[in-house]
Amino acid sequence: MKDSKEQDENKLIAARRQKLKTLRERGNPYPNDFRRNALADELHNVYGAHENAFLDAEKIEVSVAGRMMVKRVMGKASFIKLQDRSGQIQIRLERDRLADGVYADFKKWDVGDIVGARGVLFKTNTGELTVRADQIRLLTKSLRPLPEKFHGLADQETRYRQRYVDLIMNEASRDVFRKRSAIVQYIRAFLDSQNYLEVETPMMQTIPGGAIARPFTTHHNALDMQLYLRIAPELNLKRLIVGGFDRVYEINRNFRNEGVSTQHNPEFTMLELYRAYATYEDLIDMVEALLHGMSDAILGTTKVNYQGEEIDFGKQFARMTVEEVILKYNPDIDQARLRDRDYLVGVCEKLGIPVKDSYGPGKLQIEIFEKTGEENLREPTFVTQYPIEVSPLSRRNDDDPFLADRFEFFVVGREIANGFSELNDSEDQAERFKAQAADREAGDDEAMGYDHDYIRALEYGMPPTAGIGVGIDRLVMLFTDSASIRDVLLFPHMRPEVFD
RNA sequence: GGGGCGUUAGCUCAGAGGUAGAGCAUUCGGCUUUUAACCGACCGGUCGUAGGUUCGAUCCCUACACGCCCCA
Repeated sequence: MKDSKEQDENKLIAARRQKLKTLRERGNPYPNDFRRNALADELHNVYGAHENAFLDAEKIEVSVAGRMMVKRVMGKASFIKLQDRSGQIQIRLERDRLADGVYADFKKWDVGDIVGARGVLFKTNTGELTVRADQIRLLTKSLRPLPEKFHGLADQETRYRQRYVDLIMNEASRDVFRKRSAIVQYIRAFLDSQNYLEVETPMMQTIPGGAIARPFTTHHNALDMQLYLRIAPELNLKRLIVGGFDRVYEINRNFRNEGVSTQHNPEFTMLELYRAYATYEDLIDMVEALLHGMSDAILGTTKVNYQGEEIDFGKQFARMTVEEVILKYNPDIDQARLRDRDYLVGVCEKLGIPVKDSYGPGKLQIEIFEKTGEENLREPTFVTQYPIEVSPLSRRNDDDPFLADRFEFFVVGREIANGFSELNDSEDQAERFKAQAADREAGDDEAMGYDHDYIRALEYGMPPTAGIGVGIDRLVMLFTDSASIRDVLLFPHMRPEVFD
């Protein structure tokens, strides 16, 4: 049984399939011996400013190839436009310049087909640089019609599910992913120039650690064991610090078994970086320098427009403590009782924040901070002095044992980075793992498990170290003015499509 | 998990309780400098799925699916 959709589709595709069949009868319809020697943008850049007097004299012969995006037939001559990775270039076809029968064949080609052309550059009456074709070949037959040329592909769902069509049709989308690549390249160059070693650590772990999150589970058949997809590479990277690679980073995927939203995808990309003989304050300076240079290099300005807000990555970023943020956005809170659990429980109840018995004052502070402060941190802001209670891997502050030597970095109300001086006291770390393990026993499936090997590693001695994680997807969102994380992921997570 | 909005031709979108429209694309004809080419003709749909109300539903109601947005 064919449903109507399939029949309709067949009407459009069947004609193209028939054309393909004809091509098959004449030989291999998928030749791979055409070679181009120019890209569209190169031609525009090098010859775009020249007039026909020059072009006619020079007889610049080029071979170009790409997807036919425009086809305008005017009797015995036509214009088409080929799109390659760099842009589009127009081709003029004249029946009498081409070998016998080629022009008649061309008339049957479809928008969307992959075409190679060879000819000499000239400019049309309206000044558009164009290749006058002496040879032209169909290189790949396209069986599916492209979206309409003017409006392009607008349907969000199709753009995400069939990213290839989105990329064919939408320059803005191509630009997002070029920028994403440029951002990652910039970060690598920045870190490589500071002698960081790029490493890759396991995605599959036996004990998920390094973050507070629910993991995905999987199973290794041959070893018959449960494995977790990593929620963070943190513990492995610090093992490398113990090993003597005292500046390391990894840019790779993490997996967290959480909901999907405009800010969250189950798998996302993090930069994690560790640097021995440094504190979190050194990393604050590094983040500032990185973003300053990156905005300038990627966008040509340090002033970034994000969804109508202007963010300045050029000036010194604001710095506030967690308690300062809480007090600023909750002016009626009693500063003297900010670490008083009973008082904070009362505040939470007033704010409608559900409180669990296990929450200490540090956790309650963070709940209040997240509920009332976070979204107000629009300008780039480093928030420091996080409670030790919510920082199980951070070094305790020397002067104030309530606090960890930790910061998070916020822009437009979103957490972009999280960094701290690392806890390298193996006995303290063992105690904190025990506390996490107890929470886990008590049913908190986000709490970390006790990682004996990690303790063993610390017992060999990890130099004083600072580390940071930076959410690459969120950074790319900022730099590409993207409202949803799906817009910066080539293949965002979607519910499975139904094919019937 | 809760709420709101959406789903109509390949694509972009109108539409209304009485068997559905436009533009582009497709198909055919014309046209040797087009620019969303143009001119002419034709073709194109179980209006997301399943129920219900109704003489009659694509439109109203319910559930479900998928998507988008907001909230937890």
